[in-house]
Amino acid sequence: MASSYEGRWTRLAPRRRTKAPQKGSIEILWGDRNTPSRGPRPGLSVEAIAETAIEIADADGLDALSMQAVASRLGYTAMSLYRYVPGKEQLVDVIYDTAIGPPPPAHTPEGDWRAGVQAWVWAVQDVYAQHPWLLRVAANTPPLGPNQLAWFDTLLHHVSEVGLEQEEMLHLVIFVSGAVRDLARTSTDLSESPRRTGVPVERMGEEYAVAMKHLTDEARFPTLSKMVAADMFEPDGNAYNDIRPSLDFGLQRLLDGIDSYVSARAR
Amino acid sequence: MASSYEGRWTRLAPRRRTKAPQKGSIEILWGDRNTPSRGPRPGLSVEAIAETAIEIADADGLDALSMQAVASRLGYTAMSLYRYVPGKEQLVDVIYDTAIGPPPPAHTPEGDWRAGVQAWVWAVQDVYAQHPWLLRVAANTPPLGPNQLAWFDTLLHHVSEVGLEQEEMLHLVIFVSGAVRDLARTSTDLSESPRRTGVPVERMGEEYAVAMKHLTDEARFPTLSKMVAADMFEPDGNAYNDIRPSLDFGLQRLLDGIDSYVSARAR
DNA sequence: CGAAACTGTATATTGCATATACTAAGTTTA
DNA sequence: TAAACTTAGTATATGCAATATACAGTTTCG
Repeated sequence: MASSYEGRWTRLAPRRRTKAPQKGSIEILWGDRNTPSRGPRPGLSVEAIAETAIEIADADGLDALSMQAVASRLGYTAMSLYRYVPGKEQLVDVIYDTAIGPPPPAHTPEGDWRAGVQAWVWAVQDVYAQHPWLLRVAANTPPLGPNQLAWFDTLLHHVSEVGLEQEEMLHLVIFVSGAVRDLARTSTDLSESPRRTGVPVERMGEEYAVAMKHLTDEARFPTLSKMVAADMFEPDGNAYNDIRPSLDFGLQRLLDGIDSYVSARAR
Repeated sequence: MASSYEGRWTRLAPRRRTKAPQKGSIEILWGDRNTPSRGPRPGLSVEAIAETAIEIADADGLDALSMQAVASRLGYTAMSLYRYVPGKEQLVDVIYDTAIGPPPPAHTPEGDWRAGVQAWVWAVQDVYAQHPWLLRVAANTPPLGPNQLAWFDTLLHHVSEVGLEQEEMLHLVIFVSGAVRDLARTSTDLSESPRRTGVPVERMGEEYAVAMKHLTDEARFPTLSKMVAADMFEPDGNAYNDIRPSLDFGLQRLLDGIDSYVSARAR
């Protein structure tokens, strides 16, 4: 994995120089832990730190995750964490892979790749719903963490039954995982917006509907204004309120398309 | 629109209370500007501020965008900006809509919705490539800014020629725009990672390939390890290096699927 | 002219990541 | 067994960020 997170307040202009050649998140995640025998007994561990960090991020978002917060919840000073983790960035990398956890076992009937892909998609969707902050972490590398690789492998497994070239398999995997990810992101962005804007959830839908009615001039936005007129943006039934139907629709069409692509080539 | 940005360093834990009922970004973007006649001539303007902010974000990323940076580049103090914009969050909202600009005119042959959708997709992709920081801004509402609505309307226009129900049109639009967005995000995350990790771009590909070879145990990641063995993650040809082929492949299959969906229903 | 409305500034507060120097607790070895 | 070495955790300080608040100067209206 290796990623860096994003937060509402981008503080800290890249003080970043070239980065010390320290142990990175990958090494930590893959257990390259050198356990020294000398000094005092460690009171903390990467695991404990990561667990606490995840609790904080789950509860209050990535914005609330600070070295301070983690340390004090553990009864230590902020600086003590640096004995276990080179910096906040690497900590976020670590909790990313930790929080996604292992993928669910692929126990769809062998050969039913379609069901497999769908199961995978909804499983990731679930993980994102559980840890919305995952969606704000920026990747520094393609998948590399152990759990990330496991998810990657699982989706590839399903896709490998389709009958695509290897390159096409990768394209499909990248496309599908990107689509879920962004739809989940849209969803959590909106549901977290009250925390940022102060507009209560209950009023958001109504406010959006009203704004759309006001703003969608017929001449300027011809197609959109027709949809507004058809009440497509009313609080109930607004597709943005629940992206799952959109994800389902898009995914079904995509898999249909894959199907016909493969069978067309078979001929 | 109405969004809040995300940055590498999520500083500033939500000091946020319930948020003053101040003029928000929407009002600013739609020109609800009350121009008073009394006091001194304003030396600044939302436009000038936004322009400068975009320059900074384009050049050095969202992390480098601070009220300080914007103000001092304009020759003012940070606090002066607050006469024009209620806060940084709203400023980011404003530059979001400003930077995406208007969509390109939809001059594809009438009836060729497929070409229209594709043109739209590649046009957004271009915008994201020009302003990568757009991808780190979290939406507070579904599209509401003038330019956002224009892009929305344009894609809906193309999609409206397909022959879908209105609800399905929305699903498709949400799915497609999400997919482009995430693929673009993946791409810029990776290309910006040197700034964060210090690993030079030239070495990233090689390092990833090497790490994958080391880590993809055959028993643990059976499918993945086959792809590694087939050199799918070598620096040249790694699908993550250039997501455009993946975007193209996914989009083509999706549109194929839409095609057959519509013609199946026609019968 | 003087009050009101406004622009920009100065200053202070609070939160953050993290560098550096230090204290204390273990381990190894002479 | 004691000195040397390593390590864990702490204290302190730095620098940057957003932004609240009080104020000084500017312009216009009555």
